[in-house]
Amino acid sequence: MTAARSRRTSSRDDRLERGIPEATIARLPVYLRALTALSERSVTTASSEELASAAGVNSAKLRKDLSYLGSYGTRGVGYDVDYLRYQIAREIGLTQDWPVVIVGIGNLGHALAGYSGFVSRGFRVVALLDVDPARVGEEVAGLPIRSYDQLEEVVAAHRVAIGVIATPASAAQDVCDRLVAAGVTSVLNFAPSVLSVPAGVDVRKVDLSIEMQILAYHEQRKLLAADEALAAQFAGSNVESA
Amino acid sequence: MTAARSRRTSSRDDRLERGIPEATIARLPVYLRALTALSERSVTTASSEELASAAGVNSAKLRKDLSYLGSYGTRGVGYDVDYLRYQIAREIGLTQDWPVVIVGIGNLGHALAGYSGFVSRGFRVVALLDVDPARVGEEVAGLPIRSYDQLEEVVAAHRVAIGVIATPASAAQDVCDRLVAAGVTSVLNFAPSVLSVPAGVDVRKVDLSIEMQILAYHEQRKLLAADEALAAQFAGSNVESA
DNA sequence: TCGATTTTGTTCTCGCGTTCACAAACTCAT
DNA sequence: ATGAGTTTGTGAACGCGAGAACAAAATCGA
Repeated sequence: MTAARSRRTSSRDDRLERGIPEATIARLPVYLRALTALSERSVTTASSEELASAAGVNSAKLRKDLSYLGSYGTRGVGYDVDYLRYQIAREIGLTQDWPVVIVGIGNLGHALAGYSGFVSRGFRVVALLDVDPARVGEEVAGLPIRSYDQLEEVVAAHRVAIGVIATPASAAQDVCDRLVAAGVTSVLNFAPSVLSVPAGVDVRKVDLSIEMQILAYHEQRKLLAADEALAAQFAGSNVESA
Repeated sequence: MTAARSRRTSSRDDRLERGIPEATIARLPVYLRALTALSERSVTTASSEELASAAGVNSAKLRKDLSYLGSYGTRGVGYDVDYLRYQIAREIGLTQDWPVVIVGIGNLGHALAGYSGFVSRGFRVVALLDVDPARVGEEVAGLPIRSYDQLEEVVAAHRVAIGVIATPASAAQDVCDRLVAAGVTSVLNFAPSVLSVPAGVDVRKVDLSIEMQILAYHEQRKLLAADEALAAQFAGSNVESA
């Protein structure tokens, strides 16, 4: 049996064991979204070219990414939209239900609690926690805000593996420590701070202002380039500047 | 003069002309934040090691990143916190004021409008726009919600270069087109859709649910690994499984 | 059945980014 | 002034990911 498997050049099992490149993982959700959109438009089959353009990447990259999951396409035809969609969802783990807690129900926490993109992808917000006693009891997106003290209780009761931190930076590390101690092994951090966690715990950071700053940099370069073009124009009609 | 410059191995000018690697640009805001934190704790000097740990990267990478900006450290000593902070801010373009419009004032737009991380970094929200007539006039974070129809007017009046899209996916491309037509050259897109823009316009995307999905993938792998470990235990006390 | 056509899956090459390792440059104590 | 100790800035090696290009596999018409 092992011999029969090893005779083939590269089985799906081989790839899964080796693990899928991070860069590919990061794009799978994008493909998933594109496939969902196609499915909603009753498209049953799509070529790598069509899919790639819907996802905003080039087709070679898309094919390579999909090849890490296995051989789900048909040469000469393309990919079955619903089938591929299911396979990607399964690969990412979206075919199961992920209970999630959100800590820090300020403006951002509020927005996250009501974000439809979570629910529609197998994420289930099981609790909203906040330190502010004045807010406890208030209902947000159909869920009551509960006390920060109940963190351990909630995590244990729902077997929460993923925690979302939407507190100010000053509280983030404390919240993170408590989440991890309670059993959370993945943290999505919206607070602008660097979290330190023990090995085996994943942290991903989303920083709203960093992206903006990156845009500012490029914007500044555009202004600079425009200035230089203008300066060159003047220099041309003059002696070379000292 | 040109000869004198070319004699030196690599001047700051050379690097700026070549441009700074994207990966480095993306980290500069993180360094900036770390420096600000240090400055607030009245730390005047920091080594690459200290800075790196505060920023959550390794020190070699940090030194190389900073070297793209110029030679702002002192060997044997480290970096002057405030000086370096200013240099990075200037490099990114945060020493100037960037007017910004936010389109789509739902939960997320609301959170963005009130996000302190923008204001404190030279971004100034000059207008909030929404299509819903019922919401127009409502005040959010000290600014009135204005009609979507006023988009062109607002962009022109404030010379807005950066637009933020926080609408549902279905509206995003339309909003983007209008922003670009009105003169915006950088777009920060929070809607889960792929935007197409003419050359010269920068788009960055922030997708709240993608990060969550990446966590789910890793979380699933952890479960899988645990299962396998368990299975191996059983297999050991038994005949090798078929 | 066979050839033409389409489209996938994969190999190969190239470039970018990360990391190591060290020389250069600075401080400080003596 | 000099040597010991630090810490930066950078050259070089390495590994990963992107993209081009092609072989393999499927469909379809004759």
